[in-house]
Amino acid sequence: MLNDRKKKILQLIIEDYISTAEPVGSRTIARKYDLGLSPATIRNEMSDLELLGYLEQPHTSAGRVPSAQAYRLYVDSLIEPGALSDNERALINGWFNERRRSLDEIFQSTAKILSRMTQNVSMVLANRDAGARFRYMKFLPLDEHHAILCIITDDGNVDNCVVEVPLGMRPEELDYLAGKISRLLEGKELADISEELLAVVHSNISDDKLLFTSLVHSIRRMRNKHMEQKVFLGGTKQLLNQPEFRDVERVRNLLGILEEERVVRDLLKSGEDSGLRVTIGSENKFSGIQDCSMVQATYRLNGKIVGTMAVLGPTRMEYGKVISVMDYLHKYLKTMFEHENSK
Amino acid sequence: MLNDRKKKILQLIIEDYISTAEPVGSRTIARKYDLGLSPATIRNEMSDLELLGYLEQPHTSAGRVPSAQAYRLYVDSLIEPGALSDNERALINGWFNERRRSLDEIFQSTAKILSRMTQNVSMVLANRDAGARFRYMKFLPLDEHHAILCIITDDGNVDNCVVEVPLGMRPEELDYLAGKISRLLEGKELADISEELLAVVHSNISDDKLLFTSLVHSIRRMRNKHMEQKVFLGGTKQLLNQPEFRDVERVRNLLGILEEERVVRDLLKSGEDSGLRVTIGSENKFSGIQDCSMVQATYRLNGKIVGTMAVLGPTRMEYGKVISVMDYLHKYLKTMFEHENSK
DNA sequence: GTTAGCACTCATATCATTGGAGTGCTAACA
DNA sequence: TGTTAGCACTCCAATGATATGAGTGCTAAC
Repeated sequence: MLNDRKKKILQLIIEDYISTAEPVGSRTIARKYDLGLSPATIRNEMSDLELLGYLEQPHTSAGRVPSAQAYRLYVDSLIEPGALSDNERALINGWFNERRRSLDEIFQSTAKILSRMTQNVSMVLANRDAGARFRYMKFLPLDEHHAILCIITDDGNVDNCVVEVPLGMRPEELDYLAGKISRLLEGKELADISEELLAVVHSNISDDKLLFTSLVHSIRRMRNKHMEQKVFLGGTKQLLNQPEFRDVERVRNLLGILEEERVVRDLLKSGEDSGLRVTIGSENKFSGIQDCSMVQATYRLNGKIVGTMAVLGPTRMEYGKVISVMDYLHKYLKTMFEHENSK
Repeated sequence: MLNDRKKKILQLIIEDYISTAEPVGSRTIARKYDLGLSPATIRNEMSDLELLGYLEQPHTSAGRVPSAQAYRLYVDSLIEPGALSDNERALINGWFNERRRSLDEIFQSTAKILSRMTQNVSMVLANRDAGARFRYMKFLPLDEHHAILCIITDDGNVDNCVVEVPLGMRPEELDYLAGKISRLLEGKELADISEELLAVVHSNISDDKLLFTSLVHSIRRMRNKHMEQKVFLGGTKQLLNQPEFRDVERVRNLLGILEEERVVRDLLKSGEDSGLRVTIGSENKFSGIQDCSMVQATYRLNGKIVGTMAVLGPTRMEYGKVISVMDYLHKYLKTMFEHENSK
């Protein structure tokens, strides 16, 4: 459909525009890149490319700007993935090693790195459950009325909350109770702890209403907390570095959207199925970011979706670099999770 | 020094400027507020106020703008504190009740409310220790090599981390060990758990190097985690609503500063002693925010500093409202902490 | 002490002019 | 037939001149 020369020229225009954010003229291309062609020839080609819908002119006497269609072609077939430089890899590794205690911090780091490397806003959606299974629970006495309920999952995570216990209940009784419930729930995925199962738990400690209520409440809360999909944002400040966001109004718009965690969650969930997805401009369903592009990658562990990361920025985005960085992070996270899981 | 009329006029100018962000002219004052004075008279007074250093003119034919000195006078003696409206109080209560599980979430809510109510950036510095005392510790077995070490403090908080245990150590042994160490550390404030004390712990379990190492490491980490001062930011986006931040460059500057947690921490710590502190413009020691004002309040529990909250914004700030909101939040947090402590 | 009147200042808005970057088209060339 | 030089044309952006109006300072009268 497009001959090689047209493709080459289109690619150069796109890349030039990506790096300068200025409409690209025929002269620029002729001068900057040694194609052995005169501006006039390039002009003719550009004219064709415009007719074909790949280029747009902001106004008659300006250069040309790639259309969404052009970016689409670029991402699909012109782009050269290009590995990260040693330098960049070292940078990423360094940032990751800074602190990586909890899962949350890993996701937070991911968001941070993603935004720093790409100079754009990053979003990370973490599915916390990741198939964690109930191992056992235990009460840690606090005072006469309260105890701390600890729930241990098989990935070594502990969750705790304060529950009310009947006055005068002895530690041994609590231990007995915990053991009983533990046997009931052991090995279940947190997500699978259903209302029915909780009802069974109920029938086992029917002797105390109050305790059961706060107990069930706690378990349910923990389950929810575990299942909760947490959103991590990175580099919202980076927006201001992009010339398309010189206008405060646009920044405010986008930040307003990003502030709504619910919206971000929906945004990320909508592209969760495919491994790597690039959504360009109006391809985007969500109003408010239809002049933006989004690169999104979903990572899995044993077939289960662990999380989704995305970079959101102007359509004029360094797609190649973004994809490379994501790819690297993807691998990094994978080994990290596998290691985590095996220990 | 200033007669009542001058004070009144100055106050009106300041308040008009605070609400409009436009230089205030004599005509405006005469028209908007019924002082029974002609513009000419007001003009004369304004001229005096300028000579006295309370007003400034951006340029000859513009109105006048309050100087830092004027804001200082305003805050110190002109301002009328003014309680919050029922509406506003209800709004705050609603936001607080949304979710208030952990301490962190309370602080996060505080930051959010503070920024929403004042349309400015808010910062909350939380001293997590807050005098928490060690109550006891407990091992929860995980697998042959690992156990979860739980440390319970007397305010009902639990911290946990995975530690390595010698292969084959039985639960009873772990319990015995935990009990022994617990008795050593019981009642100590986390901040007071010194190296010497840890050394005593060491001598008590000298039979296992590996366990001790990871144990001490964990305790130390928890202690640090507890003592860690965490910073919560709110409403960085609100900045964009302020006309003085119409310029992207200024936004970037300020956000750059706020991004450095270390800097924010220093900023907040510097005003921790006084209860309520208002720093106006160049009174501020930190470069980069010398065209901003900051209202800061430190709250204590039993004499100990629990945290510090602050609102940062342009010198043209609704000081009265900011102070009222802080006051209300202050009381709110106080009862919340006292309740927390007594349970 | 207060105020009306008036000249003066100066930022901002408006409009016309110009320069230059870029295009499209045509005709000549290989 | 594809490529290129040349040229007229378009139109944005920068420049400068002009007008507008908000606001002041000063003076003189009340």
